[in-house]
Amino acid sequence: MSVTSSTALDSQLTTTWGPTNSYPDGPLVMSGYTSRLWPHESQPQFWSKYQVWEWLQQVLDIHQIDASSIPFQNFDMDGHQLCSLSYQDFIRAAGSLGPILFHSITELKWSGQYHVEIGQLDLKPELDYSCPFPDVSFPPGEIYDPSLHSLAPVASPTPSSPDIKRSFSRPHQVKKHNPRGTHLWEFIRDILLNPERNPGLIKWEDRTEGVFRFLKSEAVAQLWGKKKNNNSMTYEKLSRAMRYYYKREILERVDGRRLVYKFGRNARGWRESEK
DNA sequence: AGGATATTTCCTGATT
DNA sequence: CAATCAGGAAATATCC
Repeated sequence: MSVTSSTALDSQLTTTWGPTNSYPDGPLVMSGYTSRLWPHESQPQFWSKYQVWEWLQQVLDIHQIDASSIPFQNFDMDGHQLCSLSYQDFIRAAGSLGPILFHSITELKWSGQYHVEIGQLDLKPELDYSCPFPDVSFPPGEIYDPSLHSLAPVASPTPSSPDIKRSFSRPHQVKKHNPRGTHLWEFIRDILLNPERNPGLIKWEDRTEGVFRFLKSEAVAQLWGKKKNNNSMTYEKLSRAMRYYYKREILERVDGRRLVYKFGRNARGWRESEK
């Protein structure tokens, strides 16, 4: 397990990751975090609420399940609590997705080292979970506080074993046709919903109304591009995609204010209470 | 294989 | 002036 990548952070901090694909394919995957992980961070029972949240995101992502299809508030707990849930608890908390989550956490509980050598579940090697939203556009010098990393290390826990994938009863209706995972609006929403990982990229203007504003438009575009394995993404292009959402009412128009958008009636999972 | 969906890419023109 | 906003058109990438 070439935990190498030591300098992954450095490169991320600088600006790099965008250019050439930092994600060829193959085992590589696990990034620099691995080496920075504290033993606790690799053991679910010691996870913070945030890490639990992150684990959820990863499992959903790997299974290409829409993030809005699970009641996140049911998992507003730390790792200790999470680990004490029974299979039935998972069913109650996540319905048909319960088995998947249960299996994942069970695996993790049994292997505090899951993050090592997992690089090749037959899943795409595209997991960029380990990226704590490096802020690309930052001009050299003003990188985002490295201390943030200590908050979101976990990252690498690529939900363990390959068999997790399909082993359990395949809940039906679990995923639709996504042009490669998450939709743009969901990607944006998730950044918004995860302040710890949002080093000033996007900010809520009006939380209850669903109004938000891009603070670092190009950085967000770079991140989006990274997720789509497209290093030439720009805000110009990303915004075109955003504008298409108006018609579908996933976004509502907010004119006059530059870089400001608002979630529409067809955007789900962004409200504090909802879902 | 082919259509549908969701962007991505490009572009011209208007605003801020 | 540079950055955005607006959309139309056409090209792509995935999905099913």
